[in-house]
Amino acid sequence: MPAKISAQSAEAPERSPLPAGRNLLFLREEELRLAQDLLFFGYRDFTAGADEILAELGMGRAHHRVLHFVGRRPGITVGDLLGILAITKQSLGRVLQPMVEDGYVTQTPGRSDRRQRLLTLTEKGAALERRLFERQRETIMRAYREAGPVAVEGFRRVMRGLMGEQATAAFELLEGPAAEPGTSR
Amino acid sequence: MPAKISAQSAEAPERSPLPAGRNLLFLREEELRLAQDLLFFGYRDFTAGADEILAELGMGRAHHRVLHFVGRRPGITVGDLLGILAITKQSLGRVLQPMVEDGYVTQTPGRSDRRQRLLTLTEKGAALERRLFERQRETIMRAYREAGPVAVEGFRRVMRGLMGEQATAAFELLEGPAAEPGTSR
DNA sequence: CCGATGCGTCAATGATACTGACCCAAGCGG
DNA sequence: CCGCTTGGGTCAGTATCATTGACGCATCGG
Repeated sequence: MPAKISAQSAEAPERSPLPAGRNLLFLREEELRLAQDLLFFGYRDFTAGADEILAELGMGRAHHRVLHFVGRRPGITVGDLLGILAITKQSLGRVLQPMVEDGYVTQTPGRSDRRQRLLTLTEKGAALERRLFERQRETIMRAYREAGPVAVEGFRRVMRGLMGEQATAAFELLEGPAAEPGTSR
Repeated sequence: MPAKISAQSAEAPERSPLPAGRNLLFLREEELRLAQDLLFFGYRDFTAGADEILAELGMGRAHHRVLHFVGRRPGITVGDLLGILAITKQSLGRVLQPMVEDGYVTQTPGRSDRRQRLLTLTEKGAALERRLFERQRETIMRAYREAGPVAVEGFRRVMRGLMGEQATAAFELLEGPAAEPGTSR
């Protein structure tokens, strides 16, 4: 509700003057602890808006993830989705099943492999995903705009660097070419 | 299991050439969805290492947060910690109590207000926090080093922008002056 | 035809979080 | 000194998200 955010660049006072040697000041312990704080607060508030909407519908973050990734890769297989989310079949099933029953997601047998259940958002599902996206969009857009394009590029580079191999693979599968269903793993 | 990481800088191809008008390309929907992905994967892997250590000790992320923030602000009051974590007394109690019993954290009555229980890490607690930090340090340090100082600054600016007011306040209280115990709220 | 694969499902467990109510001890104003 | 407020703890009940391990079924593929 309130008002001013004022991203005061409080300029770190550069306390201990002797780090490694070069300009590696940004690798000092204090700087790394700052990163921990930023990730904690930032991630929490990033998800907060969508969480409110989800709560009204009796859903949780897990539902949002399904909507998000199925929306991003219509026709994705259950296996690929599991690979992206890195959770167990159980956990996904508990969330996915009701979403199918409630008409947010459809399962259609794969044409080349009929064992597969290709997942796609229904109109209802796409609408909810849209609504959740719009909410987070505001948060990200504000942060991006205030920070500027150079900062955004830096943000991306750092976030990518945080990912391990498994996530990097999933990420590249996602952002990459419109993978033909059943590609991964 | 896996092997090669190869952080191939796949350089976004800049698909649709006509955004808003200026150089606001980075605010397009696709770019914002990319941010969602990055935050999801990045945050997950950022916490993954510490989670493993915690699991061995029968603890969870909540315990880590307590260790982290108490370590950052020795002598913090329970109320201030609650404000930072933004959880209920119940949730904190369930985690904090065992940590006191197991000798990770000490509670000492405030000298000016004896109702307060000022929280401080014991040596044991500090050691564990240290261990957890070292694990995350590797992850962050790698990401920071690969990305470079400019990117790091951008990362910080964006993450700060993601925070809401409540988090911003807590954040500034944390990073700011060595607040005299009992300042906030 | 038989083994591997894709998917669903049963049962049990644990961590994290919530709400609302209530209690105790200490601070504080009158 | 008497209330009221505040800092903190606690009880009871509930919900989400995640886990492990085993099993069933249909389909693929050599």
